[in-house]
Amino acid sequence: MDKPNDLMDKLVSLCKRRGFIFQSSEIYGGLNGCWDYGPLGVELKRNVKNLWWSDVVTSRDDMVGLDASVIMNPRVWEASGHVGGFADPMVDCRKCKGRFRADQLYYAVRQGQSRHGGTVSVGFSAIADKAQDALTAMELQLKKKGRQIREWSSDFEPIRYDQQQSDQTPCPVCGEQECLTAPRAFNLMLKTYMGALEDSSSLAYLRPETAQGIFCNFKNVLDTQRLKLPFGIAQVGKAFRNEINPRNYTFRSREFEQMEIEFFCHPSQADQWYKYWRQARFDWYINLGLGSQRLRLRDHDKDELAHYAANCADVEYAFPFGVSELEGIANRTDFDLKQHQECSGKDLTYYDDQTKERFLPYVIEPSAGVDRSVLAFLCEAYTEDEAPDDKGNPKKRVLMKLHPKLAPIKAAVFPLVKKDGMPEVAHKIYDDLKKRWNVFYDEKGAVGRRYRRQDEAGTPFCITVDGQTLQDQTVTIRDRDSLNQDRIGIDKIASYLSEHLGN
RNA sequence: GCGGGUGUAGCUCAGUGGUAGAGCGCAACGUUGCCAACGUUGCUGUCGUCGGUUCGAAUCCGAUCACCCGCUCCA
Repeated sequence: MDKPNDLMDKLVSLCKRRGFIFQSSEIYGGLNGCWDYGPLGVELKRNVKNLWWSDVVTSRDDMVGLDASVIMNPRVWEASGHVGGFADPMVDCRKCKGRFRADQLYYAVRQGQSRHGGTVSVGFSAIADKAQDALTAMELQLKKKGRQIREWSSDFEPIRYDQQQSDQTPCPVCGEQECLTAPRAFNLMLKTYMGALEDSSSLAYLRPETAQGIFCNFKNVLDTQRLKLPFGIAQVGKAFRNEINPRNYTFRSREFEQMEIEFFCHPSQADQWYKYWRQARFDWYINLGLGSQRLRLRDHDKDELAHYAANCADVEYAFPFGVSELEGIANRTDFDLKQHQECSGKDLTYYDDQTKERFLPYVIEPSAGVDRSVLAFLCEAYTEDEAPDDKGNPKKRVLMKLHPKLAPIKAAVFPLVKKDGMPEVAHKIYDDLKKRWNVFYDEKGAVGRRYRRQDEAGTPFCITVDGQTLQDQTVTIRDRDSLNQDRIGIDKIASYLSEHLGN
């Protein structure tokens, strides 16, 4: 069994070697948190996005698509809460290197008479969600320090560190005085400037999520598409976040791609639709080959829920580096539409002609990370097994067991040898298949080597033209995973692939 | 952001101050003819980057960038 990191190292190496994923701007030393998809990677990623689109948009009659701009009016991000809420000011301890959210760090200073008669002031600190919890924690501390204090002279009121700092605030972990930094904002939105002048009036943001483009177009879609509730709007697109610490290959990138659905429904139906999407999205990954042992659906605890969510579940995958989120499905209630209605001053309510009811729809949001899905599919696909070499001795083989629907190359066509008219026949087959699928032609070197190369690319089928082909117009089709070969007529190749690829 | 590690060919890595290497891969030709075959030939490098020490730096020092691990963080 590989150590977790071994598997990631091998996968990273294979992805580079075969052209799935490269580091961004590699010749300049790379760029933290940014990655490029190579010729095979872009096919895989497009397959993921196209399958998602056809499964949640074009094959349904209650879904439509959208492609909103990356840069939106900055007021959008005030309404969504990203300008204020996306930035959590952090406080660092210079001594013990601890880091705390400033809004969770409370402090209090209290005067007291010491046993020797002098007046002392003692600082307290605690990490807590509420001032009351901080007070409780500080009173415990007070009892310990109280031994040297004869009498406390003032009241005790915890103050949030981000509202008023004090040098007397000790570090809540190591207790050291005068070691905390001022709260520093980590704004997770990338800024840019629209127009030639770089001043505050031209400040704009690269969207941190695609969702707001959907909410802002809710009324447009409703007014133009003759839709009735419940219905959803789907969007695939790039989003940007200043992640404090990009890590784990493409998993936490600063530029990434999302696949998001906002499904609008009557508030009374929200829970039912939440449960529907929660299951539907989980099943989607399983059907594309993510093993159910490594995939899990985790419901958030009530105290874990964001302020806007009534319910939330994460689709999580057990990556080699840990269990991490691929997609979150949330019941966002009417929070977003309400915010935009207030901030824009535009009516975003829905009127139901039959019930004569006017209301703000509730929203179920299945929000998935494209790059995270791709990485999970790659991790799941990486396989080492043994296959016999030309002398029948078992040899290590590396293959990517990608689901055929995801495989960048659907089939490779080879002449067994580069002579006797085999290349011509093989190339004709290749030309025909290319009209319908992404297929690959290779006539160089030993056929075994060509098979193995396709194994690493995740190509599910290899079609080989041999001496017998020239006699009876049949070819062999080799299965990537089992190594089994079927012999079929050239005229049956397309239907064979169609059946086994599922399209 | 903190601490530790790593950075040399497409990949994996050797190379502790004196002419940049190996295996695999890749390309060409020939042989072979169904699973990384054999032979011959060939290609591949700002030794991550910048600066310093030195007669001389892949090697020593400093800075910086990137990746990995552990903390931290992840509306």
